Amino acid sequence: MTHLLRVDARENRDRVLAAARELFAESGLEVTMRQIARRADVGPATLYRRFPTKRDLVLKAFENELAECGSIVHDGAADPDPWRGFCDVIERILLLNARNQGFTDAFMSAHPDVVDFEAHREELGRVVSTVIGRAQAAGRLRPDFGFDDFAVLLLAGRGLTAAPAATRDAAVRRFAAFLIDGLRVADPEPSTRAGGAAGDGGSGPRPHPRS
Amino acid sequence: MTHLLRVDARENRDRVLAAARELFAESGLEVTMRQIARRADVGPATLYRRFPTKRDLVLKAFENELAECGSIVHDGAADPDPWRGFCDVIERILLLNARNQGFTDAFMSAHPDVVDFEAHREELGRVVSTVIGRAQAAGRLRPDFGFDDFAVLLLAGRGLTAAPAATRDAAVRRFAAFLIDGLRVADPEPSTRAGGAAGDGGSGPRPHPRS
DNA sequence: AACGTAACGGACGGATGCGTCCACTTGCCG
DNA sequence: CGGCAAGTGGACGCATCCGTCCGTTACGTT
Repeated sequence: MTHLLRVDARENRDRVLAAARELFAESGLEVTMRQIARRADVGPATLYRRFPTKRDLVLKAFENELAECGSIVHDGAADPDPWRGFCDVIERILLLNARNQGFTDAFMSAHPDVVDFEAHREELGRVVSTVIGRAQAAGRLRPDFGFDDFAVLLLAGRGLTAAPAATRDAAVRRFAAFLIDGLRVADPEPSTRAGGAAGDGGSGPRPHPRS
Repeated sequence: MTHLLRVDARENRDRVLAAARELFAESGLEVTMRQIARRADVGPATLYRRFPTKRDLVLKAFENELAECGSIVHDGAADPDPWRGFCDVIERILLLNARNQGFTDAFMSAHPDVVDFEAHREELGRVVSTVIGRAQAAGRLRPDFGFDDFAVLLLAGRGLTAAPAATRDAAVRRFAAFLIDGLRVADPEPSTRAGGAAGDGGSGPRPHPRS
């Protein structure tokens, strides 16, 4: 297919993409084109001929991640157990975002001037909505959880890119597990077992009372 | 006190601080000194005389926020109801972080070259640990929740600064409520009421099983 | 009212990122 | 094996930010 490129050109192109993926994942979309070229051991002109704009480079570099996003939500929607499907989507999406700062930036449009995944966001959003609906219909996910809440979760996951890489995956999984625990339908046995003093700071409606 | 400044100087200094607070909150610590000077309608030299380095400006601009951080955790530690204290700390800290991108950057050392709140982080961390311990001793907070988990929560909260300002506070409060629900000790009635198919993706230990 | 000085803003030199142009190299095909 | 077009890296002009210097303004004092 892409044999239309001369072998040396193809090799350089691959090195550029590899360098871009590394740098985007580590440091987000802010890395300069020069930095990428340097890491790929290539001149700026080479980089710009293959990818005239940063947008082009970003799109190509995150092809895989976009595809995986699609797999994640479609797997979730196809899972025979709606609740498990929902949980897997949450955990896998959070992991994906936490591992790749650049992809999260791109997907969340942190740099709208560079690239905007609007179309993909919308497409995936639709599927996620069905995942949510299924889990709620099965009576496992709290009914007041909306798609907006899911978006907020993604934003939260974005912050996890800053966690130390060594322990990040474990931390993200714990975080996801905490959240999922809070998203289950409350056990049928409500209230009771109150603790100490009562009283609410009065800071607006809550999905669940604290006590 | 600060009557040592000429009145025009004092006025300019106040405008600079106001502009810095606005811009830091909106856009994080990356804003340039020039941008701040422009917003304050002041020349660069004026800005640099009052605050020779960006670090100086950041420290002064976030004095209030640091103090509020202190209040939050100390209030939490002093609350007669340990669980309510813990919940309030979570919610108030998340709100503070979500409202002020720059403060979160500074507190999390996102730009260590500019400023590092290491000392404050450590000091506040100690108090937070007691808040956690009290809530656990009262049997309300799951015992496997550690200080590291709290740090991860803060990182997550950082991502919420990107939420649309209009609905951000409400979104953060919902998010906090979900989390808190997941952090309560599990109700004494365990398992039962299983849903659909079983089976775990096998992605490591979890605080709680999903079903 | 006049003066001395604190305070001001514009302008400067240096550094860096940007995207493009160009003379040289090199893979490929006849 | 020789020629040409594709491919390359360095250099260029432009823009922005940086921190500092300096001539001018205007506050506060005598």
